[in-house]
Amino acid sequence: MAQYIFCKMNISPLTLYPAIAHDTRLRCLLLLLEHDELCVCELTYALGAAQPTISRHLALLREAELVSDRREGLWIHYRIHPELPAWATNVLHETAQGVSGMSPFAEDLAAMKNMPNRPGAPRCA
Amino acid sequence: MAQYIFCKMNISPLTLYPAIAHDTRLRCLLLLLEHDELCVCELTYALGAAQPTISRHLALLREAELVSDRREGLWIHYRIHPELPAWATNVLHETAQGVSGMSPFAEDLAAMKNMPNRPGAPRCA
DNA sequence: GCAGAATATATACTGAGCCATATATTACGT
DNA sequence: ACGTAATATATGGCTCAGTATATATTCTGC
Repeated sequence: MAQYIFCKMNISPLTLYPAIAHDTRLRCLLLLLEHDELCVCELTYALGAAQPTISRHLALLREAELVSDRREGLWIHYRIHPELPAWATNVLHETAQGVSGMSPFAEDLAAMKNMPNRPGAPRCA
Repeated sequence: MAQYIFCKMNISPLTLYPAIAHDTRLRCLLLLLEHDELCVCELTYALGAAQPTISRHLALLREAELVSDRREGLWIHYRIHPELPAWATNVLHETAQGVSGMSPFAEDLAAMKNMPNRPGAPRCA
């Protein structure tokens, strides 16, 4: 029979909210909302955190299925999980709007734009 | 001069999300979204938790300014804070929609409707 | 109208478990 | 070998539930 190709996953708020209750993880997700794909070193640069710290938090987000990853040579690119249900992505967009211009989220976006030697393709100039 | 009477407060996602990252607190808030005012004993009944537990979580929500309280005799009625910014209430509504019919949230709503001897006025029959 | 009981809610204290950070090390890909 | 990323380990801090207790308001009998 007909299948739902784009079947959404079923995520609980008690998966989503503990994940985005942490500074580092929320900042990563909000960056991923703007630049649809980012690698670990870009997130490390933008947030000014240690690489193992970012890596560990990304692992948590991956286990919660909030992000998906894709390896390309040395780099591992993360993105918001494409099958995240609508209510969850709406929550993220509401959040992005709620914090627009606020610290440290605005600075993160600026830092990402100003990053020298962005790896991979020049996705966003 | 003209004043903004309904000036919204300025809440950070790092206040909101840790607060709703806990089962008990999220369940309380989602109940408050449906019944705009509830007292401690009603929430205690609906969630089937111990009274000090509910009270302590409500205190956290109050300190985070996610709820406001109003005393009426013996009862203290809680409601979603009326000045919560739009993005935050939108997040709550998105969540309510995302979990509609799911456990334990659906059961909480049912339990509240079936509670015998609801205190205060018969607000919702 | 006051003393004491009853009810509704809040707080203090404890111990257990979980989570974050830092550091060091390992694995993977060129 | 070098750059990128993940994992291992140890330590410190935070959060939670449970218990006991405190406070506030109302009710009752006198």
